[in-house]
Amino acid sequence: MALDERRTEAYFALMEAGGLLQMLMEDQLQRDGGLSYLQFFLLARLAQAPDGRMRMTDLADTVIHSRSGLTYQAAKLETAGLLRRESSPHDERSVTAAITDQGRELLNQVLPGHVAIVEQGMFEALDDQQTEALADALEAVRDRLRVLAPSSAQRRRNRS
Amino acid sequence: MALDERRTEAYFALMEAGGLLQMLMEDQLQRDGGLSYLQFFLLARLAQAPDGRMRMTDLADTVIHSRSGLTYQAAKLETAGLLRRESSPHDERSVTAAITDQGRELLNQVLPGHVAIVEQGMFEALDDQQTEALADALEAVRDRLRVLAPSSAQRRRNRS
DNA sequence: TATTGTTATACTCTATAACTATA
DNA sequence: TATAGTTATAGAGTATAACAATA
Repeated sequence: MALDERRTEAYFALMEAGGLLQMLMEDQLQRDGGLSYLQFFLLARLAQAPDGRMRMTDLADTVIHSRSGLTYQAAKLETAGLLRRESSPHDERSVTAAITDQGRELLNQVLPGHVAIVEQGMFEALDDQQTEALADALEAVRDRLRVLAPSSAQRRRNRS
Repeated sequence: MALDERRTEAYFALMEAGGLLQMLMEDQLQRDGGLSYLQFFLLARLAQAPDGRMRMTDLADTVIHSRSGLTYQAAKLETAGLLRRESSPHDERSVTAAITDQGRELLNQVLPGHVAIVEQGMFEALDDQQTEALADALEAVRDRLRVLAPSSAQRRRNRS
């Protein structure tokens, strides 16, 4: 088979697998914690950040959303008590989002079901060697895409 | 590193890569043809089906959307002249969606830019061996997920 | 002047349930 | 009774542009 064809297949397999996984997760997260996938991802991203906090703009970049979209979601999560927004001491323009204890609790509550789907859906079909190869390749692709994707600030500038 | 950790990394890399790729594609498709990613995917799926036609329900399953959502998108694509809906001769309940010549034209117009992003974003970072390994693993994962994901008919039944 | 975050607004999309028609 | 597709409706989420405040 031509390599071109193999690449096309890999591309469509990536997109379909990502979409299917997200659909399954959307159900699971709603059931186990009343979260959308985006909200889960935001909390998970904060939880793994140093001290559980990140600047709003940096958070917007990792999630690939407009700033206004992030403001909307952050407001919902703040109302639910899952994160707090604090003004930064160094730069008074910026706002820092911090995950709360309650946010971490909900994350822990939701995580076992999440991991179960990952195990059943992704890795039951792969042996250890394939898992390593998949992880290596996907990380390389992700890193490459991060470079290509414009930041939220760039996207804003491009409009004017 | 523990395998568990490696799996978690692979999972998040998959989701982030898929999201980034979709964002880049959304821009490209809008620019080159005024299509959303979903609309592109629907047309592409039809184009590769035998005779360029599929039953609505089957189409809904491949794109993982509710039937009403597909009706909405199909109506838009039909208005734009990119697909046609015809009643099936065998089963008069079902409707067959068929891509039009104009739809195929638009697909061809949009495809070069699409392929360019796939090449630059995904495969520039991988050698041939990695590409094969990635395709193998992703296809195995996708096939496994297809089994786990409920069909549109199942989802409808689950509600009642 | 540029950047950060918010807000107002308008729009797209999605899902649910109810409905029609056919099997 | 079950399935296929549509429709009405209502809600969630998104992006754009305009805004205020700080750098």
